[in-house]
Amino acid sequence: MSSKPKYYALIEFPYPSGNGLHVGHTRPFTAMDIIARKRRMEGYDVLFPIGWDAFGLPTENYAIKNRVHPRDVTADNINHFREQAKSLLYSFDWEREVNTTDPSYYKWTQWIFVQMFKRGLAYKTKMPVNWCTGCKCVLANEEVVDGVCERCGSEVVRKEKSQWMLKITEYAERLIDDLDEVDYIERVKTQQKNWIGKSYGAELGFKLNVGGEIKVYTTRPDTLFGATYMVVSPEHAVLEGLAPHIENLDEVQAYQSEAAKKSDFERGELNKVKTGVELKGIKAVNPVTNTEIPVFIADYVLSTYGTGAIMAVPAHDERDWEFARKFGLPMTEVISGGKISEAAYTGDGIAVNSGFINGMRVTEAKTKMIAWLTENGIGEEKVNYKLRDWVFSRQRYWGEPIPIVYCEHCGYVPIDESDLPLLLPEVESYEPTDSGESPLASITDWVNTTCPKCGAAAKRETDTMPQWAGSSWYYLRYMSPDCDTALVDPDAIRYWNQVDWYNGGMEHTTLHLLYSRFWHKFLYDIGIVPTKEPYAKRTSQGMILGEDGQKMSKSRGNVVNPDDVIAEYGADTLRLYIMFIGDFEQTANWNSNAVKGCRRFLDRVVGLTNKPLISNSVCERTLHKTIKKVGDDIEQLKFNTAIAQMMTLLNELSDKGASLEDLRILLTILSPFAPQTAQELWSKLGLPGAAAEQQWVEFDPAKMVESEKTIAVQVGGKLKTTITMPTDSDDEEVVAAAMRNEKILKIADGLTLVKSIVVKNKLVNLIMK
RNA sequence: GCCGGCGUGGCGGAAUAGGUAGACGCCCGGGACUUAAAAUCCCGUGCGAGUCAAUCGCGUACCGGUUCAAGUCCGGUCGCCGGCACCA
Repeated sequence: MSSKPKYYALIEFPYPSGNGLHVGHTRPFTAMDIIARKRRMEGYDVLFPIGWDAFGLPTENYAIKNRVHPRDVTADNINHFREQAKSLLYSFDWEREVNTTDPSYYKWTQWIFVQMFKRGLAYKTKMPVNWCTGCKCVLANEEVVDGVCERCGSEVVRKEKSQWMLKITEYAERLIDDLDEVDYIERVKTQQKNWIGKSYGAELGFKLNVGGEIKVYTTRPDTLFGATYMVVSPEHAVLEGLAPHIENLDEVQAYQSEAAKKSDFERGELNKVKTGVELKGIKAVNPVTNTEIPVFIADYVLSTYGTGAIMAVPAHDERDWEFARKFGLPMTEVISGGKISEAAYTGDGIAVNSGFINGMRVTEAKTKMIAWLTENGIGEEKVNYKLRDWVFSRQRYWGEPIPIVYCEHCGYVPIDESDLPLLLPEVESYEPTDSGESPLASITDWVNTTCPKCGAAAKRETDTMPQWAGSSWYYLRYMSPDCDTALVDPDAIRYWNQVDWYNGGMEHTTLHLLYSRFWHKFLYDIGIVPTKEPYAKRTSQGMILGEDGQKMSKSRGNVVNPDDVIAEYGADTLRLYIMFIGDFEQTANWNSNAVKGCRRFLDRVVGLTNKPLISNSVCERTLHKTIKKVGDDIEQLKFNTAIAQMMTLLNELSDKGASLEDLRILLTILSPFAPQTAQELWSKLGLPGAAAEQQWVEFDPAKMVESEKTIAVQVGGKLKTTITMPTDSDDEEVVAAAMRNEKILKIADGLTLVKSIVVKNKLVNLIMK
């Protein structure tokens, strides 16, 4: 370990697809490469690694189609990616490469899973899951976008399956709270908070006329007096027990089976039209009004949120209002301020028709009601989250085998840690099955094993882990990629501590980023890592679209291949252009014409070194301004303006002449952006050492001082002319000089100066009457 | 519907804390070099008037406000992008 201060800069390791690196990758990669290079020049020991997130479906599908082993496809793709990354001159720590499909790597992915299992954070349960009809595989909630698979776009349907789950919900609170400790861009923080979806309210029970009760969760306990009916979700467990009392059981069961066929998305689709069936013969008692209210089943109530049942307050909830209207149910206004005959009123107001909370505002009424429910043993305060546990099993081949066996006597038993890694077995066919079983299930001599606990015959888990498993902890592996006694060497983690700066795509905010924060917190809890959070800082780049403003895709024919750009213009030009293309955080369209401008800039820098040098710099002011601006802008990801400033400097040097020192400095600050050109010219000029190994240059504020300033002269706030004044002239002098100006004299003719405002070294505004 | 972000020339985009709008680049027009073209270099380039000079209007989505001064702040409207969405 070095005695220098450390700096850990991280990019999201790529998935080595068959298409190779695309220009989309070059934006975040180049940005972090510039930062890593600058940090090295600033004297840091920099960790800037790359690896391969190599498990996953596209590779497997390609392997199936072409009858090759995914392992071989992966190796080929990685070789291609590596060559491309090298041709882009990225200064990665190539000796630290990691590969999630390497058994020495996934050994530790499995090890983490075993630790989670041992602590009750991994469990298997039968539940309705998202089944992708294209991938023939279960998806996590986070992977379903608009009702289709985020990866392949196929329809996602609901299927009852027994799945391994990770209790990310147990970390929901900390995943929100600890965002306060990290420097993430705001939109990432809000998106994560929204996804976790914390809400405050109460859970309370409604007694039933047939005995027993139904629990509900509400964020509006203040409206309890207005609860005129109840709704339970069609899948609710309570329905089974109630069945004998339900008079219209046929109708209810028909509704249940109809609802079961719909996916969550389809249910949402029919947003406007509420459906449902009353449970005839069942009545619930509103605990504050003591009146009997009807109970319905309806699919607008989700089984997976809260208790799967609600108290309906039609006067103050839009969905309940619609439902009540359709079914002719009574509404009671309990919060004043709206017109409940026209719409549900969800705003603030004063409690009315509400007994002991009458006259209170919403906030106070909530508190009072929760206190009352608690005193009377009816309910209690409750926090709820939208976040659900992470569906962790996948029914595919190309993933980490889940290291669990099932024993008739002992249940689920993890594989002994000394037996890890549990290797992915060779298999005849990787083809996914419609039955929903992993291809591993067909290898009977692999499936049949013995229980690690009791030695009896047992069966292996045949599902594999999702792609998000290996990527949830890879940043730790880089610290000691060859360590075989721990997932990360204790000395290495003590030195590297955590990632200082992590840049990646917004599309990973609720997937990879959330998952890896969860795993990291778990590793913190079991004493593996010293920090609560994996990444101290997180930034995000905008997307690169095609020339036509559309997302790049083969079918649109608007894909830009970085290899072609490098062949035509060189790697430095590509690096420069992708940074100059626009605001780093905004979406940008590729423009092949504009690439030329960056090449021209580099050519002109070369041209400058061919001209005779002058002995003393005549551009020191711009030079130092540039040093400052480039340094500051890199830190703020404003690469476009940093490059613009270097162009300005070049223009001035071309005009007025450059000294060797001017060129030395220009090449030094240019070298993180365009390392090849910078180094070539560095050598050509006979400068000592390597450009990339220079100290980052400091600007000298004294050299930035101007002796004269151009002062804008306004009359009544409108610019009329400019005057030149010595720097830091007194306000009176500036006004006097402005009034002496020929043009101003003309305007001032017949008027008197009533007021003047001077902004030092910048502007004077004369108010005349 | 809710939560973020954004709206500036022909185009990509600049404008630290309100203070000379349009930096830098692209495209385009003119010129030099060349037999010619490409490349390169020089000049011009927000829009509209103007004896094409001086100069004068108008301009940062739209309407209004605060201010000596608004792209920037405030209120409202419209439009675009991203995320979430029957989450009780």
